[in-house]
Amino acid sequence: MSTSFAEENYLKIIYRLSESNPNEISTNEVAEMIQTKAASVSDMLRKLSEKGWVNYQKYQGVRLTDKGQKIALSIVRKHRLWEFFLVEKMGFNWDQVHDIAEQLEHIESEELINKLDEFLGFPKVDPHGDPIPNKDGVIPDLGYQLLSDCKPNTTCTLMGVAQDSTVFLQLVTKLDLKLGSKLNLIEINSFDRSISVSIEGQTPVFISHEVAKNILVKII
Amino acid sequence: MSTSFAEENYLKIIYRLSESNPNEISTNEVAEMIQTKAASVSDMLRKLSEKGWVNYQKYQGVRLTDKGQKIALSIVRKHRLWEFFLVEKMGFNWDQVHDIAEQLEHIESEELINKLDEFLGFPKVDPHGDPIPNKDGVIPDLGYQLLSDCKPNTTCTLMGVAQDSTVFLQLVTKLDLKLGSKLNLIEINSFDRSISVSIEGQTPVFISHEVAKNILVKII
DNA sequence: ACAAATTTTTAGACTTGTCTAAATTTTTCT
DNA sequence: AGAAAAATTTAGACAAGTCTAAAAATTTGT
Ligand SMILES: [Mn+2]
Ligand SMILES: [Mn+2]
Ligand SMILES: [Mn+2]
Ligand SMILES: [Mn+2]
Repeated sequence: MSTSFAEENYLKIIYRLSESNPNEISTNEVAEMIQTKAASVSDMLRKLSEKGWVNYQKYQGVRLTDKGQKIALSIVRKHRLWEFFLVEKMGFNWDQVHDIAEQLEHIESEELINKLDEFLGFPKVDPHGDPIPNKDGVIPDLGYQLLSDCKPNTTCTLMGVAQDSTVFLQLVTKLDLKLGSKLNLIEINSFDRSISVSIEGQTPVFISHEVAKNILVKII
Repeated sequence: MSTSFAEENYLKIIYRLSESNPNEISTNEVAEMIQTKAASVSDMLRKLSEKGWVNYQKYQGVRLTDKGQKIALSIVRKHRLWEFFLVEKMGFNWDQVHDIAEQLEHIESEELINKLDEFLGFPKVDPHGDPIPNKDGVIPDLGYQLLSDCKPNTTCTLMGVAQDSTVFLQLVTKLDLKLGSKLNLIEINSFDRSISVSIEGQTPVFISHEVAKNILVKII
């Protein structure tokens, strides 16, 4: 069965929300992520359910079925491979590629995406450190954790970001954070949950909790 | 003003039809090319006209305005650059790329297409010999003519094809015709307008008028 | 010139996906 | 438990783009 752009976007969003929430996803969460009204989401969830791509009980939230998960993973795979292509081959910066990839992820050609994967050298992660599902939908487990979940006195390496929006990535860049940066978490300031971090041994800077919970690190 | 996929497809088709017909394009011609009903075309022409992209008088056919032509050329540019990319970088055959390019031509990013152009080395023609408009919409005039318009005893080189459909290209390949083939037009058979052609000096073969009028050649 | 054939347009319906406003269900709070 | 608040669904409308059937305009043929 073929999928419309709208359906693909819903499945992808439900998948992304499920990554950080093992339970049912609520209508409102989807609405906020997809930038639409809850009424529209209710309607679409009913349709996705009829197609067998989600399990959905009125008022009880939604979950992907195996079929739905498979579709979602193929969209995520395309999105991340195209982002890698845009940065590595087209020379874009990491904060410029998400919106273009939002369009490219809907191009329908299994053969193209596999050839692209090969052309790019089968990359494991996209320019934001997010894992790229392989042809069979298997995602390499990278074992990263959120900077906001680390304890004081932790040393870690910045491995990725949990958001690709231009505003967020430009702020991260302004803070002089990049993939591979060595971070030393000095302390967590209880007042606002901001954290003091030394980047590459420099004098510590403040990073808001909002930012920290979108930074993926590997503890050394 | 932004353009929908449907609008872009209409503008592109009107442009393509105008290439071989300097007069107004009829509703039915558009309908046949775009695989839709004449009623739908009428409706869309009215809308395109309101947006200032075509000149359209009821019952009198349609023409692109300068604005419309500019949009059409940008779609054609994207289509042909992506086709080149698919053949040269992804390793597809020339008969496999048209349908994928039909999707890719709607990706909206001026910056991407210019970077792609550069990445590909500013190609002048696509894999089917069709000229690629440059950034400013200027098309190199290649001075090709249709094989069906040649006189007997002409020697020429196959420079392109006037159609990208898979069925057509596979037939052309089966006939052992490729870009660059040296052709010697022996005679035109008046009964069915088929032509006898020697390819690369081989024993002559028959080529139907239908095929010949989709083959672009340069006379030597 | 004028009837017949052909082309084109209009009218009305349908699908997808969205919205607002109102109704319903669930959750929270006393 | 029961009221109030919050979340969710339903109802009805709308826009884009398509379709069929019918009407209107144009072209063709004698
Ligand atoms: Mn992204
Ligand atoms: Mn990404
Ligand atoms: Mn093509
Ligand atoms: Mn082509």
